[in-house]
Amino acid sequence: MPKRGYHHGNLRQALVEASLKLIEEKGPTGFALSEAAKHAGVTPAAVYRHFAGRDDLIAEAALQGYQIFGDLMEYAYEKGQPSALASFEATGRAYLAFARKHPGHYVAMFESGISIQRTPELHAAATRAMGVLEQAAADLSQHIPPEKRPPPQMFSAHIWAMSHGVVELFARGSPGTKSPFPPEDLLETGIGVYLRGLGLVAPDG
Amino acid sequence: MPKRGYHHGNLRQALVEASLKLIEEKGPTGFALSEAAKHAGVTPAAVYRHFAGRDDLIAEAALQGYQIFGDLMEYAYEKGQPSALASFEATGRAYLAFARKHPGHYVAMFESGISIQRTPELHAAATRAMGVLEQAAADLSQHIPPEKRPPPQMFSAHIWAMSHGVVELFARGSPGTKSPFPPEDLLETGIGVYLRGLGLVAPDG
DNA sequence: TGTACATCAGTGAACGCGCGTTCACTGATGTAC
DNA sequence: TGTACATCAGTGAACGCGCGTTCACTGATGTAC
Repeated sequence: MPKRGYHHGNLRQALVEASLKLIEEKGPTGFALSEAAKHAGVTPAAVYRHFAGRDDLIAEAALQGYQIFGDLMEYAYEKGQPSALASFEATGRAYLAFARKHPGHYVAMFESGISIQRTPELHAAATRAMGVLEQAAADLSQHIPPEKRPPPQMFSAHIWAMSHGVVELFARGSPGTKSPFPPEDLLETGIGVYLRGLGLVAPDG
Repeated sequence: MPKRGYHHGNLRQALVEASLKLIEEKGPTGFALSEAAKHAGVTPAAVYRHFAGRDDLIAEAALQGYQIFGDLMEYAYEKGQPSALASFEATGRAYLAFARKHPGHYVAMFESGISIQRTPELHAAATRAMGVLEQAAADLSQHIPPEKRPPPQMFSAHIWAMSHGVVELFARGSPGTKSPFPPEDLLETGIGVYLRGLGLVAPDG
């Protein structure tokens, strides 16, 4: 940690990382710019050399989150290829894995109230990430007879909703909400049942 | 509105209602006790005649939410009887309907960080409400052959997760997240697909 | 019906706190000569 | 290799703000006689 000296060296990224940790611990609104500065070993005013303000700092954390998330989703998608089903399942799993591994990013992205329209860069990163899930859904919908095929955005929305719900309700220290099942199992079986409902996996238990 | 005079008349409930409105507008952390007091036409200090403090006020809002929610769920359940399927679907729909009709309560309950264990009263109200969904799931699981029957808590958790996800992502002013489908449709079809996956509704599109 | 008094809901001023943000500054670094 | 200087990252003190909470108080209400 080359943090000594008057100049920090890599303060910008150090601030983002301190923020992520704080956002993870205290939620998006419990997060304070001053505290992030303190964690980085620096005066609050120093933050303004690198960010326009508090919101800008959160937005950067969210942006980095969407980038990591997009990479993970793409990786999962490709790993499942050429099977549309395997790709789809893998992206669903990647969603939860991301939320667990990068809780600070997750909160900055989905609970901080930061608008995705804030910057073109943020918008692009978010669109790319969600696009992978939609692509996986579109691939998969090819295997459903056209006349009973629901719009692919619809079931990507379903999977997204279920994943998000599992994360929010069962994978984090939510208001006393405990489930007797690990979130991973919950999501895995939930998606399984759902895909069976679409006629995409074998109908046996 | 009999709000004139030195004494308010029904300040306690007026404060809860002002809080609900503010929580709905500004989120659980944007909410300020002082502002709720102002909306009720009263000094911040007056709040302490009725509540122990800020958190206590939020907890009361959440409690009333769980009570309304529980009533709605019970009503939906009973309305669907004697069909286990109709009851189950109705409770799922009631979840979304509640979130839309009582956004302040919803946020106080699920996003404020208030612990359900805070008071026995709150715990009881929450348990009753969620118990209806679990009951509906248990009824429904009777119709699945025992050897391939998943635990009822599991699919009540699935439905809860999907409902919650739909609400959070598509039914409220979330970060630029718009879906081309109304949340009601999204949830309705999502649950439909899911139930088909359990072999509980006819497998045609 | 009228007066004295207890109750207690709401007042208003004050507090300490942490926040985001600003500003003129200082001192470390790297470059030009 | 050594000196002068421009750059600019970080300082530290200060600001105004709104917050939750406290306190001694005041004045409306309802009850006892």
